[in-house]
Amino acid sequence: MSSENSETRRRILQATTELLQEGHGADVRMSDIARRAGITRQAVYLHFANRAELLIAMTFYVDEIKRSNERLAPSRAARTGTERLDAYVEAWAAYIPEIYPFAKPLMLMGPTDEAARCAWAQRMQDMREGCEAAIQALERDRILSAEHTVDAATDLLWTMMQVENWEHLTQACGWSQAKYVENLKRMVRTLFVLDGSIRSAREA
Amino acid sequence: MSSENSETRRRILQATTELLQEGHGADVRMSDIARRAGITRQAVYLHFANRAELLIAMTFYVDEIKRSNERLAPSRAARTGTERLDAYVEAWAAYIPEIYPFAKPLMLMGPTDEAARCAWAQRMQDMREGCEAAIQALERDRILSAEHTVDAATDLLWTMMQVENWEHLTQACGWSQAKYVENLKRMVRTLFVLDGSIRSAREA
DNA sequence: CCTTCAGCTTGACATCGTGTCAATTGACAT
DNA sequence: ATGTCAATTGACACGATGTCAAGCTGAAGG
Repeated sequence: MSSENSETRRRILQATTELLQEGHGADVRMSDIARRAGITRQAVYLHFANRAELLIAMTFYVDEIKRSNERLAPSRAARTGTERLDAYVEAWAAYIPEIYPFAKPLMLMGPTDEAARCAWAQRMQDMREGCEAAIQALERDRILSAEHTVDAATDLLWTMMQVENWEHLTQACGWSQAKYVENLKRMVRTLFVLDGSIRSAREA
Repeated sequence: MSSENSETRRRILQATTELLQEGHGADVRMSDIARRAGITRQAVYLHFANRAELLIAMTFYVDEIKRSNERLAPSRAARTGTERLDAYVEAWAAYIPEIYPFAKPLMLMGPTDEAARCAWAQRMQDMREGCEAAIQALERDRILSAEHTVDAATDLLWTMMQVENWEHLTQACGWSQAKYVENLKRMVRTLFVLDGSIRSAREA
């Protein structure tokens, strides 16, 4: 349970990411991780209390590697509301496929594990703040569609950007990432930007 | 494994629906069901090969009770494309909360059980046909938004109507069923009906 | 009255993955 | 030498699913 940056702890996290990266989604067992890390299954529990805690720690490990913080920066720099909305949608949409292999196991644990559920919910809540900021930028520019309050628009945008929808479109519907991004951006504009359809038509 | 309509088989299915109705979502074990049905856990396996098969059979049992077939009928009777779209969205949206307690366990089994995954996917595929019919009705009336092909619009509508989105809006966002329906209808119009925003504004 | 048979019970057992524990080893530091 | 720390070994508990063999019971049919 040593919370320090022990070498072994790092090896465990690395092993976990590797296995997930290789596509062994939900069927990554503690024993698999241990074997890959070159230690005993039991030894993993010397560093992580349980599977959920390990997966949560792993997501933070991935955050570092993927420089997650820096990804949403461009959207904060945007001048106009429309630009900000676009940039945010684009940044998040590009981020999903990268983190998906690592996020999925955590999502799958949600129903059975409270800690996992909370950890994922927290991340989604953070993402919601980005949605809210984008919607507020529209409101400030007086171009938020009259049909929605800031709160409702934020919830809708937040919902549309859920990983499950990306999953559904790219897997069940067979869409390419490009098609996903393009359509999501257009939808979001049409829905939330005043005269969004006209604007996007003009620019096209 | 008697596939006939034995009395016991019926009692098992009834017991399952009761337990799910009472809110014991994922933690409905085979032993719980057996106890409620007044038989042994092992006896359940005389009627259903495994948990997945039982849950799948249960959904059909619920279909009968809820008269699922009849629910989408009104939308087929609609004259105009817009009416049809509206009616379909409304019918499905009203249906979700009713079946949710029964559908959820099946959805949860998906990741681990192939049969469960297929059963649920099949139901969603059926639902997609309704989406496609509604979009085609718009196309026939020449009021399908120019921004989408029939296929893309169908996929998007299908995605928006997924149970996961209802779940997110009513649970994570705390929306009422009424708010969900209202917003979904408006979004769908805005996105897919030519000048949908103008039309909805006029009617409001 | 006796047999047969289906449907259920009883009790035991296998499997799989998670999580726990006690005793031990090996290395390194004081 | 002694202590400490990380890891190993081997064993075990649990919870849930699924399986199996043997026994019970009641109703139908000779």
